[in-house]
Amino acid sequence: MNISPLRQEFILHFGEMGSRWGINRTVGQVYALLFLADDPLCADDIVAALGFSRSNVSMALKELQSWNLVRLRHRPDDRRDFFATPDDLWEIVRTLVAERRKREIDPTLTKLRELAMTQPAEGDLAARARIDELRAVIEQMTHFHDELNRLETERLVALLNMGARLNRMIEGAGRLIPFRKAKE
Amino acid sequence: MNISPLRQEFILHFGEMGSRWGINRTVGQVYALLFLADDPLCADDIVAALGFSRSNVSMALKELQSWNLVRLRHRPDDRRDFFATPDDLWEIVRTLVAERRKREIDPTLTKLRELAMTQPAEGDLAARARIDELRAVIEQMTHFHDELNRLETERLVALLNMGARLNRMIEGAGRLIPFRKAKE
DNA sequence: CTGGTATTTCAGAAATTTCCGAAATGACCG
DNA sequence: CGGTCATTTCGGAAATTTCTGAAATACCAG
Repeated sequence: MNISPLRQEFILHFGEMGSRWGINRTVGQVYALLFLADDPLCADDIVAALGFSRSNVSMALKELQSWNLVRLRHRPDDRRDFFATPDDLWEIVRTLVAERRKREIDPTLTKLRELAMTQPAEGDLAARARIDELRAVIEQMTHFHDELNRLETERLVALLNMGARLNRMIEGAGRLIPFRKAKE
Repeated sequence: MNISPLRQEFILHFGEMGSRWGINRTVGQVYALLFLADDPLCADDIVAALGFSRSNVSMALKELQSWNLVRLRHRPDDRRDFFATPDDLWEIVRTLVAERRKREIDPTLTKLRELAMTQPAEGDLAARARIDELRAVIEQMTHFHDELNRLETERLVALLNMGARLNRMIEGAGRLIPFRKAKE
């Protein structure tokens, strides 16, 4: 135990939000604790801080590792595992988006491509067209995400900061190279 | 029952993905059914098609309405409610993003702003700075999302299609108006 | 009002997820 | 080898979520 009120409130909030983010309370709280920690923590630090069982913390850490949200650290002459979150918030954002895409989008894209391979039955022509349309939209977004991922963080932030200029910029680009049609 | 294999597979997939998307199997399947349906369906059509209980379907429809993912339709001389998904996929994407932001981001942003108002204790200076940094990053992204939302769909699609030109374009804009620093 | 139909609410059953303590595993050291 | 420490696995308890059938509500037509 022994956590300041500021940290306490932050950690409890992350625990509550956990279910909306597709993780559970324990995982959310462990992540929040690590996120604010001044130094890497070991499993028992987390047990002491949050009061979960040792095994629950172990599971939570495994889950966070599967999300690539925590980094493993070691100290000399100490064989315990210590955990920390990346310092760079943009790296965290990239990871979150990438992992959510992997879990929430990619399987569906695979399925849609699979369905697009089959010969549609008589009454399925409209449904099939709708599936194809959905596949095209998702592909368009994932390709854009790939593009964004290729940008250095400085450029990414520049894009985010573009605000109202964005509109004019697209217009400008559109003049140079005509818009493609929406349905690829 | 009586659903073609194509629809069947699509619907079952949406049911399975439901839990990853923060909805349940019933809601996922009902949405998938409506998404592919050639015409609006009433609750009993859905019961007949998917075999869920009437009350479960009622709950699922209520949930989908709370997400703004379905539209209510009526037929003359028929007081039953019929449901359909919007034809425009980009409208669906906008709705999904907006609703997820409302549920997953906005409450946290509110909490972070709240925490940013308090006076940090002695040992909380670093934690407080980290919270502020997180708030700033989220605000940057939500402002960008607001900007994207303001774009007509044609422009939005043009941006998504920009591909590798994106990088050069940011560079170009950067020359005209210098990059802002990442930490606002 | 009465009867018929559409929809929602609700209590509890069923299923799933979360969580713990105990036992097992593994890694290191003398 | 044993012994110690860190971590993981596992069975089942506890909590939560999902789902159903029955009852309640709402709405309309006559």
